Amino acid sequence: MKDIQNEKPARSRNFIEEIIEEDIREGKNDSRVHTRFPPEPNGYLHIGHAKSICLNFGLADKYNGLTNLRFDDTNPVKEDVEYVDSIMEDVRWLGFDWGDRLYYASDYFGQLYEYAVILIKKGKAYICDMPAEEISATRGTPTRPGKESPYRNRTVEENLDLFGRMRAGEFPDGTRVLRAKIDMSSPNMHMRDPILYRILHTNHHRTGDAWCIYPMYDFAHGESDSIERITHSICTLEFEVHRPLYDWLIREIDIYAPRQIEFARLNLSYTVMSKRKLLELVKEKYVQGWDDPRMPTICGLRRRGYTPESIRNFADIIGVAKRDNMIDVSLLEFCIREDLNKQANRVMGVLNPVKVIIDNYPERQVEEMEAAVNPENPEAGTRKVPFSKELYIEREDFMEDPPNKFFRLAPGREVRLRAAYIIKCESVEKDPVTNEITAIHCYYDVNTKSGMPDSNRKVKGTLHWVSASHAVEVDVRLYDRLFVVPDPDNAEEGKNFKDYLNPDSLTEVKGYLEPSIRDAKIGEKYQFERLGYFVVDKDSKAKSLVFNRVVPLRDSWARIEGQK
RNA sequence: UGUCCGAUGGUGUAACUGGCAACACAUCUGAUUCUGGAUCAGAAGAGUCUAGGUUCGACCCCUAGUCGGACAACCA
Repeated sequence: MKDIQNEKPARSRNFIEEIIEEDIREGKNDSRVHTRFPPEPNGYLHIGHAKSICLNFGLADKYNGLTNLRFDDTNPVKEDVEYVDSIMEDVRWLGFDWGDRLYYASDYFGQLYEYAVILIKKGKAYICDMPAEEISATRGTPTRPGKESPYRNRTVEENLDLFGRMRAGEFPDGTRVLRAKIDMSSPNMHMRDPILYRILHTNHHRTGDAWCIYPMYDFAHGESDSIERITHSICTLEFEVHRPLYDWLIREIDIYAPRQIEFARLNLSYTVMSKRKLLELVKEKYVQGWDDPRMPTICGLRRRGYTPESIRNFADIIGVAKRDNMIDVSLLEFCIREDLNKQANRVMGVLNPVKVIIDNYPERQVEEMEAAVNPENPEAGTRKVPFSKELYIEREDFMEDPPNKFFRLAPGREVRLRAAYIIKCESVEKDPVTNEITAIHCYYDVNTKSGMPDSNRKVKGTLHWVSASHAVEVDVRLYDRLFVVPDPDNAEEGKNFKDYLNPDSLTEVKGYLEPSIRDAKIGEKYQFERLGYFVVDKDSKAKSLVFNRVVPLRDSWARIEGQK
């Protein structure tokens, strides 16, 4: 039988998939696909890492392969278990499983040491006694060749002896390094006798004080991939120039060679993505922590109310290529709206209330109105919303002197109250001093209750509302983009990214919600009808709920308004 | 004045590997709607960085430029 789904063209392959498929076709590595996600545990993961995670795990999944999680923990002075834990939590939360393949570069310190010895014995590596500044100074520049170290031609015996004594802890930090002996005049800076090992008398989060010399990333990374028999080492563009070094190392040590493929990292508008800058925002308290809902970190997005599905879908949509890119946040927002529109239960709540009094509604009467929990998902059923004489509606939903495009409440005009009656505005009460509207008087049409025949009457606007005496007061945090410019990394002369922070990225207000919200649990997402999607924040207490706005609904009225 | 990489609508990614450019987001119209949401239908928007060349035919191959990015931590 023909597979009907094949009728519709499959999503075209990205360049990495093409490479992998070619390798499979040619039977490389017995057509095996094995990738890895190799974070350094020195910070929290962000949406850029999510792209890489989805890519690596996604590729393995697509080609029936495997993906390892490996911590590149070769620099104990910067790394910490706090980060290890958060990284694992985030990868898992995103929906990926590394099975029993959790590794650490530090697992390989013994093996790596042996590899170094091999290089020394082959005369391909030597101990250099120059201080850091001198090594740097003799490295040359991209356009000018470097100078050879005076220690470059030590004998194999001497190098072996010195390396052993480095390891034994005989020398203080910074006094000696192991360097590869390649070519000080190579046009590729990374080939100018790169440092392989340095002395660091620092406790390592896993190996404790077993080592006082640690391999450099360039030495550890490719070899770790080799040890794990990774078939395709997917990494970002900046490592492209390192590849010749990795190839050299692998060839000289004579071990299994993975294939490295570089792709362009993700850039998102109106935010920053570098760990250093993110750390700065946290340390200098511009945000409240790594999981501040304004942060592009995975934990920040999670707290903001993003779902793993929406992020995975985002990673899929943006694609993979080699050219530098800047993705518009509106695409991320599209992804979460699309997901939450289908998932989130609806609830009515007013954030900027103004009182509505239904003059012809019986004084003490309360009706339980029936409303769909989620119109996009009939199976979710209905909920009861209490209706009474005094209500709150959104202050912006009323205008005394409206333009004709305004479909909401105004003197003499009719609107529908969602899931309730059609009401007509009769008069307005104002504060004599401030002239602010304090109450709107309306009449309701008894025959227009939802479901009744007369309720089919056409009215232009439908408003959300909440019964004043039944409203549950909650705290609401309205988030906006963290920066006011699309590309804060690209600061003009004399400024830095922090000069572009959005002072209004967080606004805290009270919200008045329908009573059904009382059962809300931390992490649950709701659509506040006509307002946006909100998630219950972990700061919530039993009697005081705190909501984070994930993203507002698309608002074409605001767009019309904005055009003026 | 080095090496490596890249260049397709506003943004991102495609184009069956040479047959006159598609999809998504954003934008705009209209329909529909008890969310100015969602949904549905449609429109506009690039002739593929430039100049040569190969070819019946080039986004795709070649040459030379232009522009952009990465690389000079004992960071990863």
